[in-house]
Amino acid sequence: MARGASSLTKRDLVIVESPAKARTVGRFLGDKYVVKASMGHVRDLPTGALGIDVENDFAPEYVNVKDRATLIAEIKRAAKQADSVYLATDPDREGEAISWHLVEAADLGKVNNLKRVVFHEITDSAVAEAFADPRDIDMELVNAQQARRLLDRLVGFTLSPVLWKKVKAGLSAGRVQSVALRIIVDREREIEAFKPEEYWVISVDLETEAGTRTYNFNAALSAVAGQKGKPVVDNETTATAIKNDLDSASYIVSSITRREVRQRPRSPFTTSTLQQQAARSFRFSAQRTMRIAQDLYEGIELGSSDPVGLITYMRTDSVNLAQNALDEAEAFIRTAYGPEYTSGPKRYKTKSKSAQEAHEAVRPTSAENTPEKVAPFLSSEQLRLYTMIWKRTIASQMTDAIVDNTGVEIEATASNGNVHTVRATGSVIKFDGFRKLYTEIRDEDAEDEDNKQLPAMNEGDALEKKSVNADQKFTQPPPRFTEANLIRFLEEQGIGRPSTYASIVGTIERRQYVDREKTRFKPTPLGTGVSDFLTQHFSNIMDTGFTSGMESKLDSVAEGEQDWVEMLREFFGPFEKRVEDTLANADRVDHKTLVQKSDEKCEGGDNLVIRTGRYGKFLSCGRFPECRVTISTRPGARATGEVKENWEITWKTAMEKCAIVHPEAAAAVAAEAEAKRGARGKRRSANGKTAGKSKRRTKAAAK
DNA sequence: CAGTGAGCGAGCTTCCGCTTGACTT
Repeated sequence: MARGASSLTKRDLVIVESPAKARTVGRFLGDKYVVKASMGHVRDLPTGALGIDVENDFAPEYVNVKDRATLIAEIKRAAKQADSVYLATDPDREGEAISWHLVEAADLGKVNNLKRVVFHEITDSAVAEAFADPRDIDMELVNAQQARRLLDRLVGFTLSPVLWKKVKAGLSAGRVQSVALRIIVDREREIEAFKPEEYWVISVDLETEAGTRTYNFNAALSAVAGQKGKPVVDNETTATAIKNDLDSASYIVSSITRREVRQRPRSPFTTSTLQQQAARSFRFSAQRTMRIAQDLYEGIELGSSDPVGLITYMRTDSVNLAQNALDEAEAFIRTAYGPEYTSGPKRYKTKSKSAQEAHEAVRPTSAENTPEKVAPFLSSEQLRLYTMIWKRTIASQMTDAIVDNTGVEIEATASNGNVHTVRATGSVIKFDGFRKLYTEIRDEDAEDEDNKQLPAMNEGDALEKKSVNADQKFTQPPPRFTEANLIRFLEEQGIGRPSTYASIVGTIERRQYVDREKTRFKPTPLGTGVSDFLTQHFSNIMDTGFTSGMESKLDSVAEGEQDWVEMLREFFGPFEKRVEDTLANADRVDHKTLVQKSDEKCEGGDNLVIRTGRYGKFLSCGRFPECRVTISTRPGARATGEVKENWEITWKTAMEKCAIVHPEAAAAVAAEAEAKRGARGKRRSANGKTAGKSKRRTKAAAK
């Protein structure tokens, strides 16, 4: 290797956040630079304690992140051998803070030429420009990050213990997870309160002749005689009357309207839209999508070459594309599809206000790496995700599709003189534009307007009725959230970040606040209890606007308009009071309301409840400890039909312990409890302290 | 080892956001 060379010539040190980025940037800069990756934050608050001296202006106690000790030492050493050190971490709040922590942790303050450089895209020119224009660390931006970090710690480490005391030990609360939970609980309430309403969908199948052929098409009821506006048909009597009218009616085309509509391509992917679309198209979890994207980002060996990063960074909130990517896409479209499919670069704007836009959109690193070309080197899941990213990126630069929408109003004059209106719509794609390459599955809740063509008709044409359809329907409650829907909602509210979307769900599932029914979230009784408790006592934190309020304050801190310690003080003073008040006055949440009932009943007539122990879920009687029935089959598994052969026997044996039906079982239970109490009492009086220890030992041995 | 387990004796638990490996089961 170039060992001799590096010890002779001094090499400047550059620090970025990710190793893959370090490789690329290293290639651009050449061998006069050594590029290292910080691998995210290197210092943070301690894990086992608050680490904030609230009384002393919220002074934080930072410690080096475990597993980063050798890295920090390496950076220290490399800095000593360098003339200049460039801090090239991401151009956002967290990136600025990482740079500052690096200085503190690796003693970089002593370095003569310490420079902060930022670039928003990893291209040769962007990196060169950044290095030509270095600056100092922006302490106001760092302070905004510290305020964010400390506020999250204060909220999490103060609220969680309130839950331990008032609800159940080991629970957690936080600025992000608790709002996510509340959204799911609120939706469940909406569903429970929903009252379905009846409505009728009425349409007519019509026929017309054009030339030698006959054409059939469908027209929906659009106006009812004597009603204004959209038709309201909410009962069978009205529906039947209209159906009878339409059955006897004659049909004349009264007007035809044509409208040209442009369909715009969708913007390039951000983390959140990528996760949503991968969920819709492939049913990938957010976590799976991110794992695959990480592989594509880090690099794939294409044939005999060195690994090539196929996509840009996958944790981003930006829809922006680098200039060279725009140029390359335009050139590619021109040759592959023809000049009429491009009309110059299309730029998109982020909708979310909290976006920090430190990176580009998720895009292929080269338009030339078509899915066909890279297919032999990718696994099937990699290829699916890559193809979607490639197509959506290229399509985002293609021309709009032009669609001709036709609406035909048809007067239906019934034999009794009633005149209703039915309407047929059709759309014809005149120019496909981006649709030549990419159309995607829409939201499952939205109706899809497919490409229906209507036959040629003229005003005054008489049409023949084939049949009339009247279908009774009921309005549906809003659907439960899927993972993708939840992520979209959180992003819209500015809650959570690209690097955390996939794990938010994991947190509230791990705490057993929510369950999944198929792929949708349903709150557990525990989750509902926690959400209700927090909403009652800490309504400000449980509000979806809490984070956006925090963000605008952080912006003022970053602009130097507000002192970060002052900001924390303003928040924490009233919050702490609220906590003290709640601890002193709030009732403890009744444990009975927190258990999940199953569909099964105990022999004594009480509901069997689902509990979770060290070994997973099990059923037990709701009247524990009085009744000691337990069954170790999972209720979920049983519901899907995966019943053990000997279920009947298992069930019977279990029920013999029912104290309500079997008095001898009750007696045995009582005797056992008495024996235990005696033993425990004896041990306790002999040596109070070892009792607890021995219990822990058995717990460890059981594992 | 058989067939548990279930937060009231003590001490533990907990946050959000940034980023990848890996003592071996």
